[in-house]
Amino acid sequence: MRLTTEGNLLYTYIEKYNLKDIFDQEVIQYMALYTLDKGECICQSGDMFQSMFFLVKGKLKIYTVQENGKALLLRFNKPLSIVGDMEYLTGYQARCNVEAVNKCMLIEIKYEHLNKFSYNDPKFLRFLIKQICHKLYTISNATALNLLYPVENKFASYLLSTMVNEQEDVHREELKSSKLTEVATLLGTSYRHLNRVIRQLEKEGIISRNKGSIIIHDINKIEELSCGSLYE
Amino acid sequence: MRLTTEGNLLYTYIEKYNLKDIFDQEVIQYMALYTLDKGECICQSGDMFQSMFFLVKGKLKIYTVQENGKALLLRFNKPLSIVGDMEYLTGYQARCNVEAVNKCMLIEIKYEHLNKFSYNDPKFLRFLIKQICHKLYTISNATALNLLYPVENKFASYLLSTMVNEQEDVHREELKSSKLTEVATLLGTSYRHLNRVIRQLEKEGIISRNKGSIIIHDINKIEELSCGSLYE
DNA sequence: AAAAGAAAAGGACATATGTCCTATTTTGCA
DNA sequence: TGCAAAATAGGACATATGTCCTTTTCTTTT
Repeated sequence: MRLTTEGNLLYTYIEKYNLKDIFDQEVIQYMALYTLDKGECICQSGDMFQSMFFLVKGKLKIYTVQENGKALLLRFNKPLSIVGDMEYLTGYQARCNVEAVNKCMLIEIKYEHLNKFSYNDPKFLRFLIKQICHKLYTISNATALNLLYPVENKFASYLLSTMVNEQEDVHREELKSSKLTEVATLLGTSYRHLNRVIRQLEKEGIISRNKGSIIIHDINKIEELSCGSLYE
Repeated sequence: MRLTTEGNLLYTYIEKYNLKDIFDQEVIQYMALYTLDKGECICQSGDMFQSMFFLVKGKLKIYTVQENGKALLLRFNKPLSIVGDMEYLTGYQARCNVEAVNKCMLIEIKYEHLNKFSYNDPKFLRFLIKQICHKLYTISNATALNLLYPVENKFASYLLSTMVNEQEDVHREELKSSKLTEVATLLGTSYRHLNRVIRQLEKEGIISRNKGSIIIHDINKIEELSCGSLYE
């Protein structure tokens, strides 16, 4: 992760995401812009954060690695999302690995500066609450889905989450991923099994595969299979 | 759910849980104490909350009901925990059913009063963040565990979470439940299968059953099986 | 364009878990 | 105290999912 000072890029992002609505000028002056290359990590499970990061460009993969070596992709983050929000007020260690899926840009704010200028700022605190609630909301949904439905339903739900119009809403696309190996990991299953499930859906004429991309033929059936529970 | 006005019970609870550290007197005067009998519900999925509730006595069961009729117990709440925190600032609908496991007492604060007196109060907002973070932390942990490990490991983890000393920490006991049918639901499995897993552990001499209660003989083995990931 | 590496497809078989039953035991309530 | 309901225990069988392979197809790099 390297400091990026080129031009007014930092201020461009601050404007783009209205960070002035959340932070006073005294905090903004301490912000720094960092670039993270594909595959680089912000943190690993167990790390103690010293800073909060705002993702302003690129995509981050949030996953846990368990003691048995298995990984589980919890979600993808796209701008604007926060890394290190939960850890800020609780002092918890990082629980996940956070890795850049492609080239990312992040605005860093040191906890030390937040403590000085934003610790008592209601608009900042309310912003944090909303962000954390969104994470809680998403993961609660996904947990129930993951536990109670077979992969077929999860995959249908995943399809619905990722096939929506990209412009609509930042959150709508968080779980999107193109490679089926990655999708399998995300759904907590093996590639082998996901493949089996997809073949079955194909056999039933609901979807078809074309050079790695998936085409939905029967969106109603997919909606039915997703049981109204999406990853969103 | 019925209003309870007996004596100074409300003020006793306010003292007991140091609510004066979080709320100013002007909010406290609007608080009301409610009693919830066993089996009664505070809310169902889809409800819109008008109030925030602080559980000060008893145990609440938090579960979701999916469209296929299956239920999933997400957690148990014991004092002091909050219902309606997440919904307050986001305006989300309730996502879970919340039901009294035994007789409960709850302090109600209407959103309308929070809006007037606490909306800009940093100590209240920080308190909310910590509560919500704790929920997020717990459920993230449980999600990974649920998805990546077979029931044997989940059950071991569950045992460790519930067998600890009851006095130590409020959060430590949140997932406790005695009936195996309920445990099965909590773990997202069938009673039949849980039974099978328990018998296996019994056969290996790790635990034994005695009239519905379970005795751990080899705590080290249980800790090993739980893979360091607890429901806490 | 050729070579190397990643991703995809799917066979064979093992394991985890669910569903449906039927007894037996325990518990709560009249 | 006795009955009804709930909880426990477990057999039999079906389904969901995982592991290990091999082959084929697509991508990327040289």
